[in-house]
Amino acid sequence: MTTDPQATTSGATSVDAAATAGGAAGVPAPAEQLRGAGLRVTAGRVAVLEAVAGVPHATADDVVRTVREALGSVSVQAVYDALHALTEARLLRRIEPAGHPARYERRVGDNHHHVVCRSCGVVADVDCTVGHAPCLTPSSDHGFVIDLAEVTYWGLCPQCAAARAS
Amino acid sequence: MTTDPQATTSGATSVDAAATAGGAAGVPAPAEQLRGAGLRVTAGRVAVLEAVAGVPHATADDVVRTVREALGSVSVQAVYDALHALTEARLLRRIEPAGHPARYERRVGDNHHHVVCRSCGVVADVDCTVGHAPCLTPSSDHGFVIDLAEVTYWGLCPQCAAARAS
DNA sequence: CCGGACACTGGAATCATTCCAGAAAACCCG
DNA sequence: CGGGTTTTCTGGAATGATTCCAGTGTCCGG
Repeated sequence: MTTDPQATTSGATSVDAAATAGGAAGVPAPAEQLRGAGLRVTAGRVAVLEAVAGVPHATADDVVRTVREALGSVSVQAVYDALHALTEARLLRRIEPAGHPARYERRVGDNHHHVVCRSCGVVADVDCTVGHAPCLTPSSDHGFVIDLAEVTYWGLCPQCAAARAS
Repeated sequence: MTTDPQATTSGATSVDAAATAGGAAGVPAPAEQLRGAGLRVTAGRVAVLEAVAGVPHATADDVVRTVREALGSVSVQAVYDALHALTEARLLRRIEPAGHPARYERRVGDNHHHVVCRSCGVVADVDCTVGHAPCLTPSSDHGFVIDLAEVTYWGLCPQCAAARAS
């Protein structure tokens, strides 16, 4: 069973279809992105990229499941490997909320932050409207060479808050 | 060789002895704190509290080792249990830097933040001088009920930065 | 000083993630 | 279009921090 279902020639496969359908204006097609980042284009990586695009703040497990639906089968390591490579290449951003498995998102380059639900672990984006990242310059840095300031908001998502209120 | 570096007064059941010796100004004696929080006073808990006081941003493992030096032997679970209870009672604060084991600190109640070294994982405190925690009120909260905003700075500690520069 | 609640022990289990070695692709080159 | 090399994928086992469990021991109110 080495027949490859994703014909290489025709771009009519979900790859480009998603670029139009997924309608993420501005975000180029997966294959393009991979190539542009100097990474090899493999079915797995494309599928991982699409999975993260389709499931906003996907966990590695979400990605594994989504990719399996798309390709039939993938090893867990292939997914971790792809996620790692894509994160390294700045095509994905990794979020690691304490106590919850890591999540990945496609929004990269801007310094936005996240709200994490203490109960179910769901994550949502938060744009830091306070102009120029005020917290980015701590008073005393203890000699540390700081390269990133991340802000995480903790609380309850609408669902969990409602469930708790009743 | 179990010579205690922080020579407490005498062999008197370190519990109360430490209250005087360890005596960090402002912070009440361990036993007092426990009682005040409605927790039972046990040798283990007192030792855990002192361990965290002695090792600024101690990991659970640090605490286990320190407590074993003080008491002779403790089960790992007793330590985790104590850390959990103390954190619950707000006598300790837990810090969980992504990718590194959790750390505990005694500074509670004020909203200060942390710098984490990407290389060795060491943590240092950072007081948010930007007055009134500007990031605390995100623009859109997506309906989340937010109860805490934490800021984490990532970078390299002086040692690791120096090691890398050479 | 007694009893019931709570804490501790030791061992096994969990979960996300990583390591490993071999097989299978993907790309560069002619 | 067909090697050859490099990178990626597979499957299985390992890691490391933390938690679960059942039984035993300890603390503290009366």
